[in-house]
Amino acid sequence: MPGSHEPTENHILAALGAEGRQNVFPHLQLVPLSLGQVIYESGSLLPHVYFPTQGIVSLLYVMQDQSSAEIAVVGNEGLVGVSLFMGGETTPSRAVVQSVGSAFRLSAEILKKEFARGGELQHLLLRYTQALITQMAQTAVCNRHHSVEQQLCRWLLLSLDRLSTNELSMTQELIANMLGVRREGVTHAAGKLQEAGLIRYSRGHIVVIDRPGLEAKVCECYGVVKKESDRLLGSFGTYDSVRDVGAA
Amino acid sequence: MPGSHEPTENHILAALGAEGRQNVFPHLQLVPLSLGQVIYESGSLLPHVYFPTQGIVSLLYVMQDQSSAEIAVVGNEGLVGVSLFMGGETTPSRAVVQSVGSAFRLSAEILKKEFARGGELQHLLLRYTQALITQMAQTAVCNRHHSVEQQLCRWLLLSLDRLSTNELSMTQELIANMLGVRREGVTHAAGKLQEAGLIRYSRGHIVVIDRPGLEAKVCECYGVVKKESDRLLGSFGTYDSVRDVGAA
DNA sequence: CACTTTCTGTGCGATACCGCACATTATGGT
DNA sequence: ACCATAATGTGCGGTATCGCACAGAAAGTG
Repeated sequence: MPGSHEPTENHILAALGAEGRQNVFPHLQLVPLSLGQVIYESGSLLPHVYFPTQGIVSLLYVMQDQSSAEIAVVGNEGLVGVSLFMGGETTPSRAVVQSVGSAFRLSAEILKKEFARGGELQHLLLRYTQALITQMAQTAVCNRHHSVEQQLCRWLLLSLDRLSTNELSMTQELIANMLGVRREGVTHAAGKLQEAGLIRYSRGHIVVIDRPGLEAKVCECYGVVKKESDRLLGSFGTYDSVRDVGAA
Repeated sequence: MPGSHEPTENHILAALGAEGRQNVFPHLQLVPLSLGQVIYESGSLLPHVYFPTQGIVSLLYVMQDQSSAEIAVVGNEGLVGVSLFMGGETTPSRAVVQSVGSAFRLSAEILKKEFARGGELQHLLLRYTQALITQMAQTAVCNRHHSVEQQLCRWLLLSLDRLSTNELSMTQELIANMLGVRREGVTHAAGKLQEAGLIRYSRGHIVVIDRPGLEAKVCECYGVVKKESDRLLGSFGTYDSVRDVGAA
């Protein structure tokens, strides 16, 4: 898998039919996603959208006092830059690479042209955007009601779903920034998860050794997002893994 | 104004040009929005979308244990039911009338047909959806970082922006449900605002007597949402008030 | 008017998280 | 092997919010 870098590693691109591929693929440009890279800044115009094939991008809002909160994460199931086709051109959030990888980027111009044609791609992009909306809404709920430990579980699972390993490179400090809590809070929560035998970590390295255990501990927020994503995007159909695409 | 009930009281409908109006207005149906009315339930199929002309609709997520959190509010600047044209048909949230009023509803069928034409309405709906996304994202941030008092200020201002009066009918219990906090927490925060001379309230009735005072106390979240909404929707152009539509 | 219901105020103790200060431990560079 | 740096562990007081249990006060009902 490493080194291949086919556009079809991205689920949206993979779901395109022959015509869509013909119109879009020739304009795709493979770019690396390096750790900490800022794909777009709050309020900045985006010249491209990014379809990740590997890695994770965080959408986060940074406050005036520099504290921050993650709004959503994007992996190879989606794309970065929905505001381009939604018509606003910019958003008040920042997109940062949270886990290294790569993406195919597409110029705003081509994207908008193809979107305006109203075909398959438009459909796919809008459905993905709805999944993103669900993730944001659930983040709001989770921030309100659940403990740091539960939120850490949710965050780990969301990340895991977007990686091909059960291992992530991430310091507790950075996780704290994402969750919008103190670093010590993450240390505490991670300690409990490790004690419970669900994860193992050391210095910026986390290995999930009991995923079902995490799923048992996580709040309902994870399940809602996951289920809704599968419902909205699962029917893309070009997955190599089988999924439970239950209607309703 | 009461009794008129023109479709153009809704900003999206008002922004439609001659052609759009010709296609849409004949299919609009005026319906009342009564207090507590559930417009759609989590996961339910929507036969219509609703363009409010007056009143406020809350989008909220209700958890398994029946506690809840508001995701966003919709007034005559928008519409209820974006998942219809986004392609998902349903969402995991509930839409409840929070302040009485009325709306024009449009059948899903007509909406989707008109949306698919890719014209003006599509543009308007997508831009509005982006504004909604911003509101949700900022709700997540606010839930994470700000005090109940600040959140109450935000909530009051968001509501006020969607009403023609400075007065709202709402018990503290209900506000607590929206904010996802204890009723006592709202009592406490409202007490402080009253003490500061910003509002006056009694038994399900709140009067804002010092809006600038509220704006001075609210967190940045309100401003971000307001500014972004104005930017995205302000150019609809049929407002009767002048707005600062600053680019970038 | 009496009476019920609804809404608001208040006072606990418990808990989760914060902010800070600092100790400890791994890692990487030279 | 050494050292600087980065990452994690821990303790402590402060604060916000929670959950609960009532008390009072206003509105609605008969």
